[in-house]
Amino acid sequence: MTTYDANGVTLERVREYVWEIPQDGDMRTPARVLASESLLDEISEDKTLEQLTNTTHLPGITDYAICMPDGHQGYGFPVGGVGAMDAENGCISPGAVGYDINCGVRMMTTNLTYDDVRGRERELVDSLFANVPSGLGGGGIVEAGIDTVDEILARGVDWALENGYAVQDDLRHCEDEGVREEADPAMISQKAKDRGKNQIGSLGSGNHFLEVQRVTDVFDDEVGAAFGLTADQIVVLIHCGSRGLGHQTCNDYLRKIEQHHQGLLAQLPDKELAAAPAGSQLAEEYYAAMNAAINFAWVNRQLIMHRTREVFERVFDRSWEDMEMDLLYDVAHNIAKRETHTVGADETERELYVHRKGATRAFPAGHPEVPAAYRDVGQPVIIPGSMGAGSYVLRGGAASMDLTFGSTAHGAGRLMSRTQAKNEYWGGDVQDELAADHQIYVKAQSGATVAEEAPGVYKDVDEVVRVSDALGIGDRVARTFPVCTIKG
DNA sequence: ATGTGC
Repeated sequence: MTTYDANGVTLERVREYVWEIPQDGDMRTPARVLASESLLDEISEDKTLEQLTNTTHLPGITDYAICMPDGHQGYGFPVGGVGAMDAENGCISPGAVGYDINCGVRMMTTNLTYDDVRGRERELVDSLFANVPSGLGGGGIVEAGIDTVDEILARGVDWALENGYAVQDDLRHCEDEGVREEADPAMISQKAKDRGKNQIGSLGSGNHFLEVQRVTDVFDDEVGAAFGLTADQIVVLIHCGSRGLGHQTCNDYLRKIEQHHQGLLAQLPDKELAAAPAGSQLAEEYYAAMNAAINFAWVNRQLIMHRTREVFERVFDRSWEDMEMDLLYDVAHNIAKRETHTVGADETERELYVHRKGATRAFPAGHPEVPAAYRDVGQPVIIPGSMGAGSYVLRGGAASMDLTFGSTAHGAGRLMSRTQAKNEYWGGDVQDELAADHQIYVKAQSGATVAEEAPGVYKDVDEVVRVSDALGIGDRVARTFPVCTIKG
């Protein structure tokens, strides 16, 4: 048997790109890493594998804990991790969702081509930067009171539709149609709402961005056509989450769960994995709060897209409908959801809390939750790369339900810490280099953020996507390359 | 990720 030794953790090769950490000691299941050897070399360098093994101690974890090819160390649970816990006898864990609840990406297509934008990148990037709030502070697109926040938390993109910030197709082309019905705004603290009320429609900081891109490759013509993607086309990618509201919510429930479920916590190898037993009051409350924060993040991305349409209207002097600025799809990559999956050798149906932290839902063709427009080809999956590397559109692959609870990777995945990145790079140099070498125009609130997000601090997104495609969990459809970017 | 810290 082929094995891989990563500082004391031995992985057994199940087959190409599938590695297993066998069940041992108090582990409830084995763990699996989906990666090529070169990605495994990178994944082995931080605490990812130790954290992944720790997650198999969580009650009700089913089949195995999974690390995606872009996995790296996170708070308790690896980023790029998938854990499916039994919804009756298992648990739900805020650390397995992530601090930025419903961090995610949406891609908007257009009928513009690269030639339409060439030479006007500066004008476009300046106008986007001036009109889309970014960075820490700076307010949001909608300044609202707590009543409005409550409505957004309860209704998601449906609120945006009613208030003129969305059209019906925007909802159809969003995971869960832009609303989690099980949301309860009463489960979100006043403090979280206060933090959120001035951030409705804002990018935030860190790896969040808005990028105008051009399609460089369409690998699958049939699926590309179904998604409305053609070579040289201009598209817009928006990557952000639930801002301070989601962060505060994660923090609030971590503290509550640590206090109320100390017995369970004592059984876990890492305090950061604090979990509420399925069926407990806190499990229900966290789930209702998380769903509300998910709705908030969807409205956030919707408002940014709405504002982007307005900016394009001014810059190109045409209506957004005329430029066919339609939402291709919006996918979350930091969520948990109650889903029914067929598990085990006896193929029983089980209700599970599927935690996807830095992992994207990737449902295959025919799945009832794939929007009608894409049902014959599979759910669109959007994988943002780093600033200099472009991004990918995939479609949910035929093997995803068997291998990964219907999931794939979410991005390139960090290679080094933010602090390390700031020692290696200087923001201004990174911007100059991107402009000189690739005609990519980056405008950011903070030079430090640019340094933290320099292309060199990320893994190779091509390799991440190659593994996803080879495993059949998310198949390559198209690749894009940046034209101009705004950041926090 | 984050008014970047019990």
